[in-house]
Amino acid sequence: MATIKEVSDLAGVSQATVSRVMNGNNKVSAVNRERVQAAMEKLGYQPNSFAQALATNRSYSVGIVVGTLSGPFFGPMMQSIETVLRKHGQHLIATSGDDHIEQEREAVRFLHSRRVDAILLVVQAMTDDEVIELCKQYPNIYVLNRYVPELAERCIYLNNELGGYLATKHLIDLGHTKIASITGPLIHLDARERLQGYRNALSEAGIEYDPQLIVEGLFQEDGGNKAAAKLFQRDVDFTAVVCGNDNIAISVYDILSRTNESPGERISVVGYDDMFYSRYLRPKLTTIRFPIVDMGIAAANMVLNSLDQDLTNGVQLEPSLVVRESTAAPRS
Amino acid sequence: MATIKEVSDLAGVSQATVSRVMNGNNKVSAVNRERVQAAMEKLGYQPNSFAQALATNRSYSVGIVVGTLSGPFFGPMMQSIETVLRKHGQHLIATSGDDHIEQEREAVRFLHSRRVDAILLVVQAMTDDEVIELCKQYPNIYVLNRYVPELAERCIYLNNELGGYLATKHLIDLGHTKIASITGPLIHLDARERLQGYRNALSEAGIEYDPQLIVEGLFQEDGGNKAAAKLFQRDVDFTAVVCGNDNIAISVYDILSRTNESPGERISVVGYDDMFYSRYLRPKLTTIRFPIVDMGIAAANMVLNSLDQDLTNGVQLEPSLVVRESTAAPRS
DNA sequence: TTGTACGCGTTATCAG
DNA sequence: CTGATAACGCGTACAA
Repeated sequence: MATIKEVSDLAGVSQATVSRVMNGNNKVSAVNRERVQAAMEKLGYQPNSFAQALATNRSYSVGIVVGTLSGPFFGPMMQSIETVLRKHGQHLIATSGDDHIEQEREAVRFLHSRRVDAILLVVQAMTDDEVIELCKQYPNIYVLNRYVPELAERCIYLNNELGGYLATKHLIDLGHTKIASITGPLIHLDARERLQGYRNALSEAGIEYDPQLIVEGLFQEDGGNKAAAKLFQRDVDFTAVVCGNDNIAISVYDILSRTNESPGERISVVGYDDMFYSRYLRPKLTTIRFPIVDMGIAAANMVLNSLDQDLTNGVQLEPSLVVRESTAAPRS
Repeated sequence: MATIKEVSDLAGVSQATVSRVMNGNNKVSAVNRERVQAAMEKLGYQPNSFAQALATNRSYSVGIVVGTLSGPFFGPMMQSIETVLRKHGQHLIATSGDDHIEQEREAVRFLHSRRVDAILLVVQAMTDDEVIELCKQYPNIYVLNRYVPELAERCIYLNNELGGYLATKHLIDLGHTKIASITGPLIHLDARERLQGYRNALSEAGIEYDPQLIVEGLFQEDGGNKAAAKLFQRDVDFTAVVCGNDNIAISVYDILSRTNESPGERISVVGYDDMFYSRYLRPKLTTIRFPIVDMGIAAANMVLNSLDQDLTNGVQLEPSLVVRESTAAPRS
């Protein structure tokens, strides 16, 4: 591996000049610039990023800690983050907290010892307070897919309320009035906001909110199944279900299939997130699109900006309705 | 950020002693060791990994370049790689080639300039020759999910032939004799091997191979759809389909649904890969399980081993059959 | 067992 | 515009 010294020797200039050429410093004569470039080319020179990092105290890398790397959510997000970052000479170091608080903390420490320029946090296991604490301890932490009021300017999050509203409004527009909702775990702000959007749409249409029509889905793998079952066992009448996410919608699909029914017939179903596998569902799922890729891009840009001028602003992204086949006008 | 010097000052010893304590060197008196540890604790000392890397010429990080970070495949794989690696103090730097050869090459260069200890290659866009060339150029490259004969000892790959065999054998055992197959793109070795497994099973059962029953699926998003359509338009009789992957199986699901049929009735369907979303298909897909997580673990261990003693051996993993609902005995 | 001092490959300051 | 030279933080022979 060639070093800057070998390049400077070959080019017959000082290391300083080589360094200047690398960093696009203008104050180098054209002759020397070309000599240096030729030498670099010949030696296949690649600057040692550790030496650079040591000298500049910047690592040109950003760390991301996610709850879990698997699952359909993080792939696309990391993809877009990495693409933007790399275009600007930054690298992405990926760590996973395995959805355990302690491991998430440890991941942050780890990244910090790697002197990353910034840390992206995409975690659920920690409480808001713990996130806040972490942000105090280490600078340049950004929070994705989560809104922490005290950290508003470092959060990139979805307007979940709007999504809940859009989903419900769509059903109302189709003529539904008896609309149930299976929410995600309500200890998560997202889930509460989505529910609030549902309520907003109802109230806007003058439809009364009925707690009987609400069920809370829990965390576990089959949390959605249990919640959906509960709803259908209740003695309430409804013609549509707004789901807290696509997985819950799948649970509803399953329940309907047991009676040989299909979503969009007696019961309309709306999902939330538009996970890529949702298109494999039949009938195709009407759902709320979560702009995952945009969120990644926004995060990457926020990091990039904060490295120059250290002002940042939180970013709120907007979900949108994707109408497919699982919703239709109620049968009269 | 505290440095080794501040620690040594506080502890009243030399930097060398602090360094020794960090690196578990025995030749430090118990007294000093404790003093140093106390000082480190008090200062919240974290070694600067760049300085370490510069001094030792080792980075304690491994890079991975994947064709694309999105898609259901890489999440679980990276998850397992990262978990193993981190346990051994190594970090994972993730880069994506966006399925373009040039970007994949560039990613390798990038990682190399980061002085990663090893590079994991999970790419499809490059040809074997290009991969070989790269391995010559840079040492410590490992190839995942791909078998390159010349690079056998650095490959971690699946026994695809066995998978094809298992899928087909399962159908034969159920009583099928007219078994079609929609393969993946046959320029990929995987696809050819899977097809070969299909042939082996047929021949073992004394069933003649009929080219009319074979269709090649292509790359594009709808490649599977087109291939499936082609098969069903042909004037051939069959009661089961072995698919080159789960996506192709989904295409078959779709075609059957157009005539209000369901897999496992007139036509049985077997997938390949057992992508996690396959469980959301209804009826649930019978498929070949690809041990993604194991592959990640094997890769991480291979890297770890090669860093100590630089001997490595290729690893072949075995797929297994997962019987669910999309296969049944043929109707008589 | 401990400390001194040099080297790792860059950047950046300061004279020239 | 260019070249010495001092950091940057740590590991490690070598000497004590």
